[in-house]
Amino acid sequence: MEVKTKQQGIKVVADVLDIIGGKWRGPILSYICDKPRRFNELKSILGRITSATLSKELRYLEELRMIDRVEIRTETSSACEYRMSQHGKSIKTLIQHVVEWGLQHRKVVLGEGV
Amino acid sequence: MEVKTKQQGIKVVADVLDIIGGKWRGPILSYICDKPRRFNELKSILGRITSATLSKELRYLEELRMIDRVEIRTETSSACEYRMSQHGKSIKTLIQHVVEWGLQHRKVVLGEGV
DNA sequence: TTAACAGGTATCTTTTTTCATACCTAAACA
DNA sequence: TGTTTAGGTATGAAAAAAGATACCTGTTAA
Repeated sequence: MEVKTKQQGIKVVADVLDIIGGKWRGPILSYICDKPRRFNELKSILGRITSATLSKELRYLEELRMIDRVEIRTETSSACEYRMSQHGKSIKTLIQHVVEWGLQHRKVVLGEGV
Repeated sequence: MEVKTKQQGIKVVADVLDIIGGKWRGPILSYICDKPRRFNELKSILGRITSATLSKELRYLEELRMIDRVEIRTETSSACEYRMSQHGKSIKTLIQHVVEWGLQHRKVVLGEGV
């Protein structure tokens, strides 16, 4: 599969933005990329997100096959963790590119005057 | 400047998503990246965008120093073009990374079943 | 002098996202 | 047996983004 038309390229960009865009998906993925996270852990790192929103976003990322919801059972506790899926891990490099460009952008747009 | 904390990295990601995210900014940048474009040209390629929205998005991208609004005067006409700024051009590589990852993603998430 | 085109602005409505608040369930604990 | 912890759901309000529609301004073209 390859980019055949400009129009198709645009649609691919839209696909990706649907995954990492919005107010919370980028941050959620970044944190889970870092290491597996529990629901309440994410909730407290993200700060102002509500349970309802976090729950919805996690289910959506799972549906997109970016993350896995893994139930963890020991003798004394049952919990669950969210982890990057096999495929999801591949977005880490892209996020790194985003961060690198973002830092350049800050230099240019903010750096000169600040 | 470098990424010092996870928190800072997240903010950089949010900065970048503010530029290429949303319904229209990614597509608008992609088209202008390709070559300089006129207002009505963009409007017709983008399809369902309204003048008000296009105008607002272009002004915002200009404010972010991603694009330049260039007035073009010849003897017979006066028009204007939107072009990538010097800095804006640097996002082309990032958009290419996005497209590349997006194509992989399609293979994994859609490709197996479609 | 009037119409047409390019490049918009102004208002208001609709849709989509996010938030606030309250509540629920199962397991472990004391 | 009652409370705490983890991981949520339900409902409605508020805010943000996008759209529809009408209108404005300065050329050029007939």
